[in-house]
Amino acid sequence: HSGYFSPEKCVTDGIAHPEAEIFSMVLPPPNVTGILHMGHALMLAIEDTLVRYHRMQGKRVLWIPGTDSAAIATQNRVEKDIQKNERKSRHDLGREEMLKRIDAFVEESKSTIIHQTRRVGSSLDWSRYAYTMDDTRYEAVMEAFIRMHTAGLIYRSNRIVNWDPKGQTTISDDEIVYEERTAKLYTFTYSKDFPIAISTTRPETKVGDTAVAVHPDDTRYQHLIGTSYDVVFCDVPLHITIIADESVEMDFGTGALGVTPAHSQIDWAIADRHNLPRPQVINEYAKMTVTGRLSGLKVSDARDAVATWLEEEGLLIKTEDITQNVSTAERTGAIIEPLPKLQWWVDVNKPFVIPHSEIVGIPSGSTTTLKDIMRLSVTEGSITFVTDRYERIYMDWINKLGPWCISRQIWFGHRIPVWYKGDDTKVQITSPGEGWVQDPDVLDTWFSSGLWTFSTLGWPHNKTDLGTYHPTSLIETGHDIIFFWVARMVLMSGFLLGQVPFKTVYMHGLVRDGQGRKISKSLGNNIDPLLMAEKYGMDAVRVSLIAGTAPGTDSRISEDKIRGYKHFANKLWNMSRFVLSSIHDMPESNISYTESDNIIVGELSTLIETVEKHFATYRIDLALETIYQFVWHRFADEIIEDSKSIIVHGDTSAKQSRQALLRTCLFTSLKLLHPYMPYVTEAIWQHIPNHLRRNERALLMVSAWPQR
RNA sequence: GGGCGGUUAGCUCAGUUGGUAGAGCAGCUCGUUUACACCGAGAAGGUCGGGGGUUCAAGUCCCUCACCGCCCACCA
Repeated sequence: HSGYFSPEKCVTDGIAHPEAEIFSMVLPPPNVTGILHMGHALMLAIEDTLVRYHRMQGKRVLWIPGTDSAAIATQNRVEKDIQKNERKSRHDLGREEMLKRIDAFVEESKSTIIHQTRRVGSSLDWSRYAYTMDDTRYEAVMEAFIRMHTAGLIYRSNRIVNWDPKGQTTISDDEIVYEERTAKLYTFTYSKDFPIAISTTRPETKVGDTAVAVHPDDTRYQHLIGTSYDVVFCDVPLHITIIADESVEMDFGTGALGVTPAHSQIDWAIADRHNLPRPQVINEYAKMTVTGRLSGLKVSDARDAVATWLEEEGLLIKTEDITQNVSTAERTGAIIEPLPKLQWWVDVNKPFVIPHSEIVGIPSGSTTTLKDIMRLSVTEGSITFVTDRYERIYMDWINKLGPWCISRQIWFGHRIPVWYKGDDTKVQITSPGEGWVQDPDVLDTWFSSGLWTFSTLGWPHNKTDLGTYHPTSLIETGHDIIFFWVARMVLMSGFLLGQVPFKTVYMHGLVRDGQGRKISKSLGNNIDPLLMAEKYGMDAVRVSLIAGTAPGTDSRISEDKIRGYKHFANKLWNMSRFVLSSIHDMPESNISYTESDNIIVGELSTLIETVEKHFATYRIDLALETIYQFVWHRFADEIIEDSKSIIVHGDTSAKQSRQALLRTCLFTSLKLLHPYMPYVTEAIWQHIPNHLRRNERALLMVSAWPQR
């Protein structure tokens, strides 16, 4: 192992100049518990190609590897295993034991993904390997939380969560299964003299209503907007105000919406806009908490009870059957109950003074907001997107951005460093003492991921690497995590360092199967990159992923395509063998080219220039196509073919010129292809006898990029 | 419902500021005592999704329609 994946080693050995330009990048950390799929392979192929290109350019290149704890996914996985094998829930095990089990699982499975990542040929600096939950990253996360809290940007407030009454837990959107069911839509009024009828599939929640919302343009209800009514609904006294809100559909039902702030996400949002009270009427066990006839009933029983009551009172106007999507919990099958719960938030709109900033448009010492950091980093040009389209998507999202909920009701993750004792609250890492209880929640996994570009460089303690390699040159990642990850990195880096996390954003698309379908377990259309590598070689896999794949667009992979590029690797091997045998007796001294050979040297020059131009715009697919075209159809089909007679029948000067040309063409081809096909090109390079290799370096990987 | 992509050769995709349509793969014909059959030579194949507009000139710019796909919000 050469150690040249480390930029310091390259400097020590004279491969990179100590003052050489930096090219730095972090690997989007794959899930510790995952196995390598084509999406990873694409990411690694693109990134490794870029990294190798820049390394050969003589830059100081750093590419940092790591793995991600993927909190929810990992905890889920382990919980499912335990449920299956031991028939126990996490509550049966308890927090401490559960975390031990998860850590053990992570420890066992992480070597798989690490090993597989290396296998792709990734020239990552493994001496800097990081895990989102290791000690250094833990310190970074705690530091970040405390600093943001101190700056007043983190606060605690209620939010409607997806509550699973059976599992007694909050669940993420990913764990929701939508089931289509028929439901009854009831249309009724709250009382005899209430002026507007409303429709709902959940009449039991109406005891929590505080308003009726109509569309501001709805002529039927214009005159009622702003009025309010006191009614007694199913023994519960309600105060209902008629409000106007744009979100109401005039055409649905009666065009009027009964607003239940505490038990519906949209209604919560309406309550936000209109400052409505938000009484909770359903508890964690999905039972009614009101007094009167509904007291203590399960929601399903309460629904029937309300329907009966409406009928008895003569308030029910009609019932109809509709189909609707019911949210159920993936694991327990229970119907999700939306409930308000205290959560931690990051306020993206609150002004604060940024002490130090290198971001264009945000001077040090100025007052700014996190949203402005995210916005100006891009609009003022500190960050460039390779594909314009993603810049627009990013900006649209930023402009509509609300507070970021950072607490998660799971156990695996960075636990929130907040302690409670009675009404007292303290924000610190360790327990303040006897009787203090830590917040049970953990942080959103993207909170720690947001720190990734600098937590991997040793922040907040070791600042040496930080000064050298941050901001990183490039982030290359899937377009599906532009909001989750890319935007959060900009936020975190901007707030904590006053820097952008990266200068350029390259987003790749989804890898689909040969028919353009998403790769999924249920379709069984997975193409295993490592299996393909065994059959056709890793270079063929890498090239088939990059060829014909423009940045940001989805691509297709098929075994046929991979096989095709195996042919190319084979062709390259054969060409090299032939060229080396044709030039074994060439003179050591420099010779002068014949006129016709000199023209070909010029072609090479143009080729190199074209490749560099494409790399500069991240069109590595086009660069590859150009090289492929030259190597196969110009170099092999024409130049080598013509050489056969020149070397046998030509005069000495023609022969020697041609031999020198073949050597140059071969070396250039190998160098240009090395970033894409590191295995074959390096293997061929090792077959070149020393007298032919002359003053070139022993490893192609660190050889100098060809001169134009 | 809101937004964004895509539609170019049989298949997968390029096509930079408008200037005579490109590549790979597949297919077809021919060739090869050979660096490589995981090969070579050659030919064929497209009214650039439909319609309209701007222009001397449109795959490219504008409008419109159709179909496919993705993202966000989801229907009380």
